[in-house]
Amino acid sequence: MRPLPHPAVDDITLAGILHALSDETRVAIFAAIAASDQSQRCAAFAAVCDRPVPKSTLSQHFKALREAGLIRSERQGVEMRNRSRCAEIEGRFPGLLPAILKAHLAEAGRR
Amino acid sequence: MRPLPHPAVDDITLAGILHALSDETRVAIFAAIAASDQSQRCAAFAAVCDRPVPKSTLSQHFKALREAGLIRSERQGVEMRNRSRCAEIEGRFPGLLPAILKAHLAEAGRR
DNA sequence: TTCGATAGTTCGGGAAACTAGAACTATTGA
DNA sequence: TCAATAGTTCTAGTTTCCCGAACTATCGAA
Repeated sequence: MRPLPHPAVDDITLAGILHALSDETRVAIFAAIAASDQSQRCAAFAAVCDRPVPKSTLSQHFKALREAGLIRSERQGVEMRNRSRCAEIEGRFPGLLPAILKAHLAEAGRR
Repeated sequence: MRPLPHPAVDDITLAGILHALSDETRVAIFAAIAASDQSQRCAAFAAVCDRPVPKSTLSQHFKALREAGLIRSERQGVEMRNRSRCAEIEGRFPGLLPAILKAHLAEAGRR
């Protein structure tokens, strides 16, 4: 399997980021990945956000996050390891992701 | 005409905000409204973002911004005056809108 | 090697959302 | 009452989204 396509930092757009994170499930997944030091496998998020997410849908969500430039995925054996690209994006849109993640936590905390 | 529906501050969601601003045209409109002290009429934005936007589409964009809680619209005579709800949202999601607007400016500045 | 199990991806179709022209409504001024 | 202005709603064509089913890739036995 050829390496998955990831946009260069300069090709990451604000609209792309906001669209990718405008979905409850995806922002929850991204927040979990961003909060972790280690990379995470996709299947670890099958039960985020109350209801269980079918794995085809989950795969699409990861694809959306990847194409928006929010995460970097690479196959490692039988599974896929994902980690956030927060540091890279911070250089391009300083303060953006921290603000969104903070808002997500604030909202999650109210529920 | 009955007053347009606006969500209460507590009903504004992060997903709603990100979705509304994940569109080039809408974020440009919102940035202009947020940057202005006075309220703005809808038709003032018919030519944002290179290509001209049909007025039915423009109306839908304003509806999207309104329902997300980002702007407050009220009829004033024959036209509709729109102003941002940044201050209200700042209380709910501190730093979120400033970060998005800053990113928008940064991106617009590169083009 | 071949088989089985695990982890994701791709395909296909029904549902929901977006775009924009045409028709409609509300308000004001002549 | 009429015309003009400013938005909204209707509608159809297009696109996107969701998720079950089928497919692909990798590893670890037997």
